[in-house]
Amino acid sequence: MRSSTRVTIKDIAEKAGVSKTTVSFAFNEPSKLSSATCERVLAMAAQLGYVPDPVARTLTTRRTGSVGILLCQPVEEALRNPYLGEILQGIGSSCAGQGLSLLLVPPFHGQVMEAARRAAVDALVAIGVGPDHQVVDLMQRRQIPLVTIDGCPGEGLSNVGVDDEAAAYELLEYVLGFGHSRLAIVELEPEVYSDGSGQTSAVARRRMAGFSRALGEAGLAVDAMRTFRVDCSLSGGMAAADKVLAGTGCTAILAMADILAMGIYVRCSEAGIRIPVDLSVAAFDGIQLSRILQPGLTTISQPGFEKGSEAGRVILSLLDGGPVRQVLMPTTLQVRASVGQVPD
Amino acid sequence: MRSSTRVTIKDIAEKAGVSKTTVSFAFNEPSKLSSATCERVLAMAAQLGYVPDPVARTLTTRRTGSVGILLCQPVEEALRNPYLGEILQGIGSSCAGQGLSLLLVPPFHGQVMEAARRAAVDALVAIGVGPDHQVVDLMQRRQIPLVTIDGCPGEGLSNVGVDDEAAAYELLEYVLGFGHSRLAIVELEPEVYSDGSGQTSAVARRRMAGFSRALGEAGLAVDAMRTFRVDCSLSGGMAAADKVLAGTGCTAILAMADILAMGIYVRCSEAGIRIPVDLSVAAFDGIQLSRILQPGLTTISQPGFEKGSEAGRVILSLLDGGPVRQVLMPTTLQVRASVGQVPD
DNA sequence: GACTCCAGGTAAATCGGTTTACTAATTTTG
DNA sequence: CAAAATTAGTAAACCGATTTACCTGGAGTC
Repeated sequence: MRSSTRVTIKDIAEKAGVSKTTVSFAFNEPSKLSSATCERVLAMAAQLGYVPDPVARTLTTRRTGSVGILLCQPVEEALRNPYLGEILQGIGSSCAGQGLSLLLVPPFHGQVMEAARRAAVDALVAIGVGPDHQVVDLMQRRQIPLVTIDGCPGEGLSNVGVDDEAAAYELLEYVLGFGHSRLAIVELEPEVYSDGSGQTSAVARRRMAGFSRALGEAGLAVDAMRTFRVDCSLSGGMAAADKVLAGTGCTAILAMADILAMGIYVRCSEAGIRIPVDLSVAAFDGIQLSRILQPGLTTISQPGFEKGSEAGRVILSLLDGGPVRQVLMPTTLQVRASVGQVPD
Repeated sequence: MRSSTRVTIKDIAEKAGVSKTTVSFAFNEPSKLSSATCERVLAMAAQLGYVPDPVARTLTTRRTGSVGILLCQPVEEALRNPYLGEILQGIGSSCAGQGLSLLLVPPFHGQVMEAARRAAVDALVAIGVGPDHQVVDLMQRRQIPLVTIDGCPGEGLSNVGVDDEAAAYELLEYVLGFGHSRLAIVELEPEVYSDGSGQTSAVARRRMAGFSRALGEAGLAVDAMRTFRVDCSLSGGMAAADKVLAGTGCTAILAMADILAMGIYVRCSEAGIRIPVDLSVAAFDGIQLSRILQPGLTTISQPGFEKGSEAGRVILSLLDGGPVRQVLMPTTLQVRASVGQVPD
């Protein structure tokens, strides 16, 4: 019965005996039409089961109704870190009022830049990219507002971040206060995607700088820290614990993300290692779920949700012609029970 | 220096002294052009900083390069349940190979249907909607493949789900085996969005049916169960615990999601209530993160990731002209330590 | 030398809407 | 009552690509 081909505005116009313009007006500017005509058109549209094509509409209005989140890893890997979830929630909460959807943009066949080129979005949020990243120039050419989260405060680029160096310093200073002198740092595998930016993330570098400063002030050499790289997930944390516990002699672990710490807890529990008696654990993020850990996890609490919602607000402002904005959000050292004295 | 207006294929054609067709060919069908022309065009495009407009391309190719995930709640609320994250990871893992992005589509100003109308996607995944939901008809009209997850196995609609009734029966039967006769069921607040489907979810109804059957076979009346409704999040679980612990006399809690159980654990720990000695807890989902709970959570393990990846595969097949498919995935009762004997 | 092929390229149609500029009929205004 | 303004509607341009159908000149064939 129903035509196998899509119902377009043209079909309605013909069947209702009016022009395409009139049909368009019936939906978008009913005031320009007599109510009789308007109703007739609308009735015909309903009868034919018409649904406006969002893509065609976008072409002229220049609004896709979605905000992109550029990921440097496949969705599968990126979402293993609940911290990303919190950021997404924040972005979503700001964008909801404007009817915007969130487009998760993973690398296109391994290419982050290609993904950024093809993304049909009104604005883009990129996590952890600096002002010299190619995507910055690309989005400028595409004339699409870009906001980075945890990028670098650079020229003419909006960013929402925290003082990573200071936070790392604060955390390590606290840990060193317990007498630890052999530390394990659990870092994230740098996402190596073929866009030339497969370097250690800017965040990690800033944190390492903070660590070094704290070490120096405590009179310790840099080799008091050993670095272990794993992917950012529960099982990554477990793998890290295995490595550290394999006779490294480290008495404290500092993990770059709470989810890693959670993995470490799991392994320690299985191995009968008591936190913080046998091993001290500290981390970064302060995600909601870290509340379920026993003993409580000492962590640098970053406002993930708020970072996201602030980035969302910056985006809305940018879309509205507002100026570039750099936002620095506070972190706090959440002291709980996972860090203790060096075991004998 | 650079023109303030977008660089289009037309600009390149003019500056390179060729037709638009040639420019298009240079990018998409280089074999149809002499290599000299092709290089000249490409060079001009690079010089002008040309980026093809994804929307315009989509209009003719009829491919957006994204798969929609229809949410019945704001992103902020939906992502509070890590189970959704696992499903997304699964969908993402299947779609990654095809270069597809994931569009999270929350209700548009409270309207789920309006959001579904406006979504520019190649295919849609809807979680928890039945074959009679309006979105099914809509997507048919839009000629966009639809797959439901945890919907109902219905006529001509692809679905990936599990046997919720049997799973619920199995779980409650196990719990009743410990002698419990006063049960608290922690349910999800039905998402009331103005599209007429603000009912208790189909999943919840099927599980309740399974519960009733188990109760009946154990010779208990239906009023042995008390139902509490909260939103699906850690704090929702905490709120549920507060309600249940406020003198209801319930000795076991069955939560509709692991994340709720996690909230319950937090509250119990704070209140000094021992699981499973003072209170038994069981749940549904079997998310990765439930591994960190102490004591281990007894739960109906559903393959969240696999559900997602299977849904993704069905979508790819559908996009390829494949047939409607209904997939039933297995669940297993994960017996761990959170359910015990009724306290005296 | 007439005929077919083919490589290389183009003009115009198309995708499905929105928007601009214009017309004709009616109403208001001075 | 003529001029101006408003109402209701339309044709055509436009958004920025892809795609179809066609053209042209030269090589290959018989």
